[in-house]
Amino acid sequence: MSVTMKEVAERAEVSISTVSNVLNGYAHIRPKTRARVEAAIEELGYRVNMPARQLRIGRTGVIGLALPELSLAYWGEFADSVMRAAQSREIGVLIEVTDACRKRVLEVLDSPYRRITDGLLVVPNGLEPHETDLLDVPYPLVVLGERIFGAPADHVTMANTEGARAAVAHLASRGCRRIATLGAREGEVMGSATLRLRGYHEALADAGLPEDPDLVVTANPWTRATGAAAVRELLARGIDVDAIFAMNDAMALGALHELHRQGVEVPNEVAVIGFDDIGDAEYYEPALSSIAPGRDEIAERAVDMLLARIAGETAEPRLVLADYQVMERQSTAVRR
Amino acid sequence: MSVTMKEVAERAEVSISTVSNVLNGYAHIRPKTRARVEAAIEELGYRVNMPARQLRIGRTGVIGLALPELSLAYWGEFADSVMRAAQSREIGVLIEVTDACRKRVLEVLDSPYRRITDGLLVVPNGLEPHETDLLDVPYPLVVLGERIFGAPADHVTMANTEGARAAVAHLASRGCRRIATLGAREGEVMGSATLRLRGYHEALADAGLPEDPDLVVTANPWTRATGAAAVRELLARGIDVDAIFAMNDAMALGALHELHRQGVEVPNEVAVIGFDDIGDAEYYEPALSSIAPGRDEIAERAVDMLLARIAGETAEPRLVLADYQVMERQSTAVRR
DNA sequence: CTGTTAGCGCTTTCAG
DNA sequence: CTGAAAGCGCTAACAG
Repeated sequence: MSVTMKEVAERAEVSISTVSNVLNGYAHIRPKTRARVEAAIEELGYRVNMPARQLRIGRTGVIGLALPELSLAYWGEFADSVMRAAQSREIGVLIEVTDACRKRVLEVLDSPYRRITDGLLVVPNGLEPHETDLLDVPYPLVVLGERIFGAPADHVTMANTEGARAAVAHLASRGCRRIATLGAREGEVMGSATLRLRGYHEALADAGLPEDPDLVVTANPWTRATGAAAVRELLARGIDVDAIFAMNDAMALGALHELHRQGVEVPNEVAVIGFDDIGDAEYYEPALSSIAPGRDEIAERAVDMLLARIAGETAEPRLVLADYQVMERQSTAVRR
Repeated sequence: MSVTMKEVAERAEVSISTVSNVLNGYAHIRPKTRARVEAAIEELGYRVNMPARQLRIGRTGVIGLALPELSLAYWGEFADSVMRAAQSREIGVLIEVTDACRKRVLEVLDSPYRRITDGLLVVPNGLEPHETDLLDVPYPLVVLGERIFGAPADHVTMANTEGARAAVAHLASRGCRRIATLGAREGEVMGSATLRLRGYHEALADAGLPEDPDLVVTANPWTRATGAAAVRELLARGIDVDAIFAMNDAMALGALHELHRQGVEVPNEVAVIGFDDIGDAEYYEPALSSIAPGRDEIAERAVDMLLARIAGETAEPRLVLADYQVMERQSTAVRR
């Protein structure tokens, strides 16, 4: 068994509580005593027993992060941002992946690990938007990602509609008039797809471009493969297109790939813009324009809000909307 | 405060230990008693208090995973594999990122979180190969990644040398004769760079190709940016090259990008192969050939070995070498 | 088959 | 300024 506080206390010839006080930075301790204790800790290589402390304190210093998967670039990068935000605040992160599947999300919300995390950051993809009551849990929770109206929890989200609108406006400003979008989802009510699609429609209206249902292509999930398939469908049906707004960068990569395979030149024949601004985007061929959704900002705000709740803050649930930015690259550098 | 076992016991009109027995699947319990207890648990929405159980049991059911970063595709995918392996064995994963920096690795090895994890999976990038004694820790440990000779712990690694050798052999078999490699590191002794470089040299010898120091390009860290820079250097110095073996896919992507920017045609003028076989590889332009290092196998073996150690297994430290596979794609489909 | 009991290692009043 | 003592919620002998 490993070293306990009792042994440290014996070695330093003080009481257990004094050791505890030293460890927790209690102010009024004679320097000599403190030094003796610290020496003993050092010599014995003592580390606090977290479970014991937790049992006492009721806190673990660890938060949970539940997201769809780590193997998709955006989530990997997002998790990285969260890790760094957490690390700088000296808290640990227990990650669980849900595959954006309802069942797994429910499991995670109700998992025994919730007892060893002080709170949870959850990306509820897989839940229906009306299921807000499922998010009414007995522990601090911050919801990330698509907007769930009336969720009984803090919510940090990206500017889905506004970003999408800016992306499409950017295409329109480059002279594109037949702008397709990839990633619509049937039946979805208030998820990212719906919000981004709304931005798409708004931008068309702003630019005075006509709507055409043929230009709205369904894709689910949002992967390289479905992006490529969507383009394949568009081309197979002979639909006139001069630009594509893919609702995420993975689909955009699939689209670029398929366009190239079919000999369609990007950006001059078809311009392409994505959403997420993953790190790879500027290295694609051609470099992919995208919407940067403020990943670090989202991660930091989310962690801070969660910590505030854990610390006992009881204000009304808040909604934070991160800033977005249009990243213009070669894939939309149209010359006509 | 949340529901305790005591309350469940009172409600079910049994003793605390009976509740505990039910929860832990103790065999000899009268069905009626069990039913009463389960009903009480259900009604009260009881969940075990993990810290308390841990304090008693000495185990947490959580393992740590320390790796350089999550935002690089390979690590994101690898973490995903570990998560899934862990999930199917009903254990949690606490991730920490080290930035492949010595200081952070040491912190992680000695962090208080080690008390809430039953063991650690560590990618020790950042440590020098002679520092094996730093890995002599008082908890179950499995080392991942480059080979550290004589490490006092189990070790799961990919076939660095063999994979690199196969990659270069593949290029040679396509008729390439001036094969450059990107990612050498000065001063490194036994890391992935050294091992992959060794495979490169072996393959040249096998193919009867002459060595040329100009063809070995340094790059550190292994990112898109350094890959691009390495190619820039190669071209700027006017070095005759007809193929590139990038020591990972991130550098390969950077290389593809830079080659394209400079109007060099891949694969016909210069063939390119990477290492890692990340999910994006087949969507790059052109689709990137690569070495698949057996990611899932590594993750599963590592988790299993760690769990065995946690369960008290005391055999000599073992070394597991995962299988690799050459993934041939367009970027090496040379026609000459 | 079920209950009693003794801690696991730590923090936190409360005395001294 | 330091120590004694009372648990946090749970499990694991051991009795009954």
